[in-house]
Amino acid sequence: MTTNSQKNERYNAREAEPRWQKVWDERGIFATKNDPPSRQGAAADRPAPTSRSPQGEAGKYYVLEMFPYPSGRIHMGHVRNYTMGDVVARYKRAMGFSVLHPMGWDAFGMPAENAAMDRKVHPKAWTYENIATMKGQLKSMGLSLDWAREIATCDPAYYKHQQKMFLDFLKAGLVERKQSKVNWDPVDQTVLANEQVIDGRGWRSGAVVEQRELTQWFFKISDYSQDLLAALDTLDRWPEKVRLMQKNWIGRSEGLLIRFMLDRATMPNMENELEIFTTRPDTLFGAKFMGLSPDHPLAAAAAAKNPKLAAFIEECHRMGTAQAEIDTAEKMGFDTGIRAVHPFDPNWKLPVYVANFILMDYGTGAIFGCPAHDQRDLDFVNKYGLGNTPVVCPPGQDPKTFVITDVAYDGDGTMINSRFLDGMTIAEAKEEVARRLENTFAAASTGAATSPPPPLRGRDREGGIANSGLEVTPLPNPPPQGGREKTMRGERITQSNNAPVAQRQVNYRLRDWGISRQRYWGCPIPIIHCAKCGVVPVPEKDLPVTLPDDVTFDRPGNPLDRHPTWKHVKCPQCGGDARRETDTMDTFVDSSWYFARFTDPWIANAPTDRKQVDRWLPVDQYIGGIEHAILHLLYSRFFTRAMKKTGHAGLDEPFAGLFTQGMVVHETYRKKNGDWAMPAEVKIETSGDTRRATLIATGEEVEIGPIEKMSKSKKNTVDPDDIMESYGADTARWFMLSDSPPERDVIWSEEGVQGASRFVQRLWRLVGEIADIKAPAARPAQFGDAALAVRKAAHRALANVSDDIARLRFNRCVAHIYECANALGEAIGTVESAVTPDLAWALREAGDILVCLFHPMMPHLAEECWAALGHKTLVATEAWPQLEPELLVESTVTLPVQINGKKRADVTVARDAGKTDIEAAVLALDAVKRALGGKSPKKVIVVPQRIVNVVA
RNA sequence: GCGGACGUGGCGGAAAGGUAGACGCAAGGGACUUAAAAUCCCUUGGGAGAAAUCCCGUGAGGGUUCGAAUCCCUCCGUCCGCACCA
Repeated sequence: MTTNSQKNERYNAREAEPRWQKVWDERGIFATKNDPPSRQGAAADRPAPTSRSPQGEAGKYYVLEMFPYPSGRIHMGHVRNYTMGDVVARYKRAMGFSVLHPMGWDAFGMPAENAAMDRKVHPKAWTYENIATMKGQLKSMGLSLDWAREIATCDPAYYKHQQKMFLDFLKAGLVERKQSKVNWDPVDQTVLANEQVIDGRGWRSGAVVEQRELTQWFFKISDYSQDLLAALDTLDRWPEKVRLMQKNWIGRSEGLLIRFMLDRATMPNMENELEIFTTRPDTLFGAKFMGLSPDHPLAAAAAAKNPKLAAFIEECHRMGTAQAEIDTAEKMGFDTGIRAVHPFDPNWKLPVYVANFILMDYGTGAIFGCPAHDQRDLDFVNKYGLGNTPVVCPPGQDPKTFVITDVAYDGDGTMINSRFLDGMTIAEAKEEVARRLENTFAAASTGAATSPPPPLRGRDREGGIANSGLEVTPLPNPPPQGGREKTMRGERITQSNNAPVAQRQVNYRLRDWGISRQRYWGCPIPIIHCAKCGVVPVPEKDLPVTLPDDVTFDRPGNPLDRHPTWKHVKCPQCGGDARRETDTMDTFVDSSWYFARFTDPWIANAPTDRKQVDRWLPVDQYIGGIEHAILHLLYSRFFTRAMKKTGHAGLDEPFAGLFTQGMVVHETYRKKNGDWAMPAEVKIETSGDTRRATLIATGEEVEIGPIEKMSKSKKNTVDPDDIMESYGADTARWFMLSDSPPERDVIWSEEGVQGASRFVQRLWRLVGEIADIKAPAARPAQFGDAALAVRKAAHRALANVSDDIARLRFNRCVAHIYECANALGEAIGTVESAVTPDLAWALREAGDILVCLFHPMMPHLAEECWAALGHKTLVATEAWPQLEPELLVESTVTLPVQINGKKRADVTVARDAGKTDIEAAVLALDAVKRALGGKSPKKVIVVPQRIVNVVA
């Protein structure tokens, strides 16, 4: 391909790209073997071992992009995501790392079933067709992926192991079956995720969603709440934003669990106490009422004797779960007639209300209301006339005159109106209340608290229920209705069954992960239900439990459930008639461990080969969208811990480095009739500052709308295939990395693509010109100024690009490559006819460096250029160029000179000039003399290598 | 409501507290061409000036500093996450 006429030929990406893809493929250079690194596949066609950093020598590097859902075709978001990963993979390979860069398919999920319903295709057929299409598209992008490790999560060879781990987790106590409230779509007869409920209706059916109690399988992620939270601090290569989002999601709060005795005369049944959780025990003397969730057992007990209360609770249940309704819902309550006794004052009785704003599944489902310092409580008392007493006085306010009317005060301050707490800070008061109450033991239901307490530590844990010996009826444990069990989600700091009035408790917002889905296209849960033996795990020898192929989608509901034979099996324990679990797993389970499977996707008898998992994990660089900041990434962190506990992995954190890339956005175009037009249908004309868009077909003018995320609904999508067809993959890849910082959104524009395409051609011409230069084989002993300038430009670019790739600042890499190309172009432009040998050598060296630098971004063009420069190797297996740091060091340095902080001149001094020399040189400058007007400066600040500032 | 991020030319964006606007796009002018495309050269934050040069400029207003796009305070705006979480 080395020709002298290259400068007249355009680079033909359409011809070159498949050709190089074939070469890479045939030589298998991106296949990563699980052998010792010195036997890496790529070693074969590498030049002699003189190579500067043979592959694999630097250790392992696992780069992974979030694998795609096979929805049909790749979109520009994929192009951006996978280009970034590929740049890292190719760079690390060149740096001598043994790189693992695999790809697979997140292949289970609802769209396949929807397609089955809409178009009568089998989900499996639909999925595998999509995989074939998308794989072809990814291959045409020239990604350096190890396709030998390809996995699809819908393959029984994959989900078999997932079922095995489910059973292992079950044995390890990490799986639980329990009742839970779910969003139920009565038309589609399935559970909907919260995101699938839009304005209280199913997103697909439009039916009003019901709340149903279903028995479901849960992964006990909440066992790891504290660990998942604490370990966030160790993830120093994660975006701060993602860590914060996870922290908020886990939602740790420290507080006090307080038992309020109930006034016996008002108790509906035999209950004698009400347990509440609070983070503000300091405000206990501001209490005005107690609040119960409508789902609270005590509310139910009271409702049994009060039809009006029962009706109120019923109304609360009818209230939608839709966000909009919750936002606007008025605080409503109903007095149960029950009275609770203040823990510090037996004569102080508080009314117990059922209130619509109290959640059953946080804390204990009950609160005490302190209206002065909580807006919700204030709204509530203002409606029911319960009044408020401020107990925290803001700094600078007079406690005598400080009142609360409509706005609760939740800031800092000094305790007031609070008896023994008065004068304390909030923190002191919290501590004092906790200290007193955890050393107080509950008395009779009439209210008196007794003391003194026995010593806290070392007490008998079998001590029984609270206030034994007094006239109380112990609360059954566990309680009859689901509520109380949920209070146990928190971790009690003080363990005691001897029941002090209060215990310190840490609560988490994080709920256990419900994984049951009433769907066909998912991983079957390997469980058998037997009337005699109960819940029986499928024996390991019977795995995988595979999905039946003969299913129908003509009716709503779960096809597995109505399959004539699939669910009917014999109980593995007693041999009697039994039935399979027909729920399948949430597809987030599939994606919670695929990164571990990639380390050895071939092993048939276990999910992972510990040797390989230990060698490759953690993923060194994970790249994907911010939309997975919480669920996928949190589930994977949990799953990795669970795999460690069950012996399938050896670490806690799967992703050492995480990068979240921005979206691809595009202008929108709207026709006169309100319909959207696709970018491909529109022609843009620019004259001066105005742009107008017309339909190519009809000439109709269309309105140019705001720039938005590419979406089918707004039709502002650009098909990657079209771009690769007309410009080539390299142009698309280059544009994706240009301009916008990778974590921000990138605006796809026709002009931008054309700019990228022009640069592809420019590089091709530039390399052609360099290839035409005859250079000496041996490195010259001396370099003239022109040659030195070229070498400096190339090595500066090398240093900058290396640094910026390592930090994933691809837009800056692009800029540095432009600079380098500009510098080389200029240098060549000045020589044309007579090139001295040193300059010729320098230009050839710079050409080689330049090609290596853009290879990770534009690999096909780089191969073509590499060959044109006369190399017989592949640039894809070439080592990263060796930097000569002395070329970055100038013998003189030009410092900007400021006068009173404003730049007024430059001064050029020797690089190692001392401060006094620099000062003298600066004061000799005309501009400085002029500014000083003969006076001497007040001060001269010299920052070595940086700047000089003269204070006049 | 709570938490967070961001705000720089016509546009995307560069700037370890140290020359604001790198690099690209767009625009304008010119060269080549019969012409177009492609390519190459020049100009391009605002203002004053023939020029040297000077003044103003990083959402607004204060502050710290020899020096602030960058740090601190107040405000405005945009975006994101969570949300009757007690």
